Amino acid sequence: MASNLASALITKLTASNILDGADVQALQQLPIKQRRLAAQQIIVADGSQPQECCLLEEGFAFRAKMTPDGHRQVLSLHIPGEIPDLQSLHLNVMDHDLLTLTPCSLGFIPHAALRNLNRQRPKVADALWRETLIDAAMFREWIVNIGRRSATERMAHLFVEVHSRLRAIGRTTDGDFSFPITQGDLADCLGLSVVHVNRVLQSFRKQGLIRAERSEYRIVDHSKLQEVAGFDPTYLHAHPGA
Amino acid sequence: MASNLASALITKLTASNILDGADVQALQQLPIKQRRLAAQQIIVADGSQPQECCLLEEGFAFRAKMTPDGHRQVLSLHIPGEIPDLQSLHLNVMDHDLLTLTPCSLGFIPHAALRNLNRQRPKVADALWRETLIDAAMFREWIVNIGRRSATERMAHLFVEVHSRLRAIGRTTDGDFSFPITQGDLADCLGLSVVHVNRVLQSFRKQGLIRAERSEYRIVDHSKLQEVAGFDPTYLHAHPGA
DNA sequence: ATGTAAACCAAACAATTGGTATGCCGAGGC
DNA sequence: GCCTCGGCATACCAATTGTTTGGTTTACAT
Repeated sequence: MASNLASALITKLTASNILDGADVQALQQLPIKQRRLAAQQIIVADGSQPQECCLLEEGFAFRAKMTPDGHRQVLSLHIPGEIPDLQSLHLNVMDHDLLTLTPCSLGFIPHAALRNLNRQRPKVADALWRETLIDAAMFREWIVNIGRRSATERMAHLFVEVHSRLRAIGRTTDGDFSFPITQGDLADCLGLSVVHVNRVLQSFRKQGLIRAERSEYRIVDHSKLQEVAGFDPTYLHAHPGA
Repeated sequence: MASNLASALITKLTASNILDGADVQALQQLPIKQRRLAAQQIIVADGSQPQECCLLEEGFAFRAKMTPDGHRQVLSLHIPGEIPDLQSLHLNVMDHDLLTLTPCSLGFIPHAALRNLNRQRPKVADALWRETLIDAAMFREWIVNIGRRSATERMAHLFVEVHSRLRAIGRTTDGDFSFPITQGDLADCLGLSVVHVNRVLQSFRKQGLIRAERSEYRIVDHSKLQEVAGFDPTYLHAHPGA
């Protein structure tokens, strides 16, 4: 079981980093404890001081932060292969929550093991550092999305981003992918109200851009959606060199 | 001259990281080229592939990103002691611009020197990694600010954050600090229009929260502003341990 | 089968925020 | 000295988005 978990991580890291055999071997020997969680459960809570990092093997997760007056803002969405709280390795206190969006299979890796690995295998350390930097790049785009795009553009951008990331890990079938999220959670992603999310979704459907049954969304007209979004994938830093 | 530059960096890193004498010494020996730039100049351009990192010695800088339709969103503000493009060490292509806000004195450190340093002094590497993680934490708060706070709250939050960060490096005198920024740039920080920024500023002045002459802002009623902002400094991760 | 809760949909209305136009003032160039 | 330009202020109007409310469907438990 731990080997499945490790391989998700290795796939992820080798996709956008250059690692050698010894690096991969070291990754395979990481002690990973598996745990399953239902949807909408807290994985790591704001204010806590985690001693391990969480590897997402299966399912969707997200990070979110509450304002003092009780509003929620989603900060990022996470898909299989990612380590959504890698920052806790060097930032002792969580400044936000990490939650499951759907039922998830998770792997937990002790900080001590990761720190040791980083000392032994500098290239792995660099790869992990790089992952946190890509994380930050995605935050930057998220800022632009909320700050300077209209509700329509915002939503289009979110769909295109998720599709693009899922495709990179082979979880799409042609233009189609499944993305199970509630309209309320979408609103918290986009800094909008639920009603307005609904409005925009209706208009997308009328224009034949997406299909949606219950909380499963599918892109129909991908190129059009991409155009609406003004999507430029540079910020995903999908490719290692150059 | 280079020693002044290095000391700004050392002050910054030792403030929130535990480094020993050899680490500090290694930092002091970094080759740093100084350069001065006028206000509103591009330091590192979107799309470029920098071979050095930029240390801000004096002045204000900011990072910004354009949307395809020409709108600008500011992603972060930077104050002396910070390395605003440290991410370029592992992310080869810039996904945004780095610019001077005011006239700046900058130090440039070759990537090669930093990479070498990271291999020799793992604790320095961790400290630098940590800086990029704090960066990301600030992006997260920026997202919350734009996504879930009203224009008034947003602006209050920005002022309180900048004040708090300037105080940490000893650049405030009691409640007072100077923050030279144009209303247009403020708008790009907050995801608002210039007119609305002006409205909010007027109301802040009427309420005696801030003073502003030309593009120099000063906080008058700090505690009130902090309350309006709903400010919680956790995300700044100002303290090393725990 | 029935009840309940959550998600979704829809309409009317309200509020915040954006756009455009205009005038003023101070800084700097000639 | 004068001109131009950028930044600031203000007014008016428009548009986007939020709020409130209520109704419908779906899922699931009893």
